Amino acid sequence: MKPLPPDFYMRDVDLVARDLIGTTLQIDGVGGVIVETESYDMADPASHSFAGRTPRNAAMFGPVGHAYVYRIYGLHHCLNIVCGEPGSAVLIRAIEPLYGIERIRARRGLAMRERDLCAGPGRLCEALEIDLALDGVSLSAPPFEMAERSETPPIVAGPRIGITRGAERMRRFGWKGSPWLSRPFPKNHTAMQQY
DNA sequence: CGGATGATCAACT
DNA sequence: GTTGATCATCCGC
Repeated sequence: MKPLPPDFYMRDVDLVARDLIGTTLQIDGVGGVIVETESYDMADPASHSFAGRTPRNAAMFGPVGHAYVYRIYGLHHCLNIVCGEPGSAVLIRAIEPLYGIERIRARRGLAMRERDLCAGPGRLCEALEIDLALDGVSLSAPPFEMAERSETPPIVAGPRIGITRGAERMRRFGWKGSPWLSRPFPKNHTAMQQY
């Protein structure tokens, strides 16, 4: 698998979020293909960076291509990848688990349904053992590894999930028809043709 | 099936 | 003191 070029994230955050669908994310050999993302930036009321730089969101204003990891609801973690525009990042919401399934199962539960192992930002972080220790860490070097697509997926866009303030902008992206999504996309989604 | 609920904490006001 | 870019479980259809 070919590693993602360093300038991959140095673009408009919506484009990066779209183009991350189909790429492979691994940590210490555990991971799979990204099938769902969301984009955030400073102009977005739903974004942690909306009110400017703070101790928590500092990574969103740090090096491009590094991780922004935060704790949510006191129980879970969420993984973002920082993009070119300061205060912008892509939330990784779901992957198709392909590598290190045994370790994923050990962390997520032996009886966990296959499709629920990494379907959601919190579940994904538990499966890949991502926590605050990885906040600010580069995605382009161990323990992380990002790889290019092996095929061009059909991509859909829709409104984001779980936000209270943000408008219903189409900033959630997913692999059309994938069984590994955290939730299906609305019926009247916008089909995105590309390439 | 779908909706409601409690868990639990770092950051923010 | 309040608030989540969530999840697993419980309850009623």
